[in-house]
Amino acid sequence: MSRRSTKQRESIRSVFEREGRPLSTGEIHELARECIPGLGIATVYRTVKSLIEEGWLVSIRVAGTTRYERANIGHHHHFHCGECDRTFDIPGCVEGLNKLVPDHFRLISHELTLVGVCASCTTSASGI
Amino acid sequence: MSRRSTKQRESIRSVFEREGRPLSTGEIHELARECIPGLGIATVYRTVKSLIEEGWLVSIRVAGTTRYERANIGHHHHFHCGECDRTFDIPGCVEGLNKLVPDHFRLISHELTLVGVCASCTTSASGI
DNA sequence: ATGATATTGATAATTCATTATCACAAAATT
DNA sequence: AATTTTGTGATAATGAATTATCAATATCAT
Repeated sequence: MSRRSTKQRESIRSVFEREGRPLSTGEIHELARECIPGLGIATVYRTVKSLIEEGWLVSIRVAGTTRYERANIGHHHHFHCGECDRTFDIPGCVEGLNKLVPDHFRLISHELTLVGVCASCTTSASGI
Repeated sequence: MSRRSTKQRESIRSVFEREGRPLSTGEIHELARECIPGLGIATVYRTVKSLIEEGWLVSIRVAGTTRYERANIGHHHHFHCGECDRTFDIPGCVEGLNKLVPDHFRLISHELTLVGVCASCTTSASGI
């Protein structure tokens, strides 16, 4: 189970650190290719899987696609931009959740996704 | 584009009216088979597609699977039971959403999913 | 009831995301 | 530096969900 340090692996790690938001395999591939042009998609999948086993990433689903984000960021929710299809983490939570729970239902967790337009898409009409 | 009234189609419609909750293609198939044992899965997909075009159903994604629900039920959210894997509609909404929106982001809509255990699974430990 | 045509059921085909394979390259160990 | 072993990239294979195909059947207008 020894894990070697390769430039592919470190480059994928740094993509997450640089972006600070959930990324799909496609986004990871695209962003990490900026440093390592030859990076293969299989390596992205393998590395993501390994970073999950390692406890460094977790997988989430937002807007119909699987994305991965850092595992250590605590309770938060997501904002999904319909223009650029990027997902962002947002801190904080809402009130009044318990009022929504039907009688005799037991609430364990919840997921909230805000949908709209992100800051960069709002200003530069073209997006990103 | 004339639409014929078949027992398959009506049976799928009545399954939604009877259950009153979002249903996956698997659930539709299973439930409608109670009336029409020979119902094929292709007919489920075809009919769902047609009911969506007709504006009678909309598709949603909850807990990783696509489900369909009546189109006319207004703003609401979902409760997903982790025991029986069923999804329920819940009326009402939460407060404090605007506080979560980052600066210069524009909020258009939101989706909230409560996850837990439904009433029937809470009482009959076996679920359903 | 008859004919025209939409619908059905079984299943093959497609799509898309993910995983397996394998020869070669890169790390770690010696 | 040589050896061992893991990681990589290209691509084939897989799996799951959905759609297309087509002969047989059911519906509707006449």
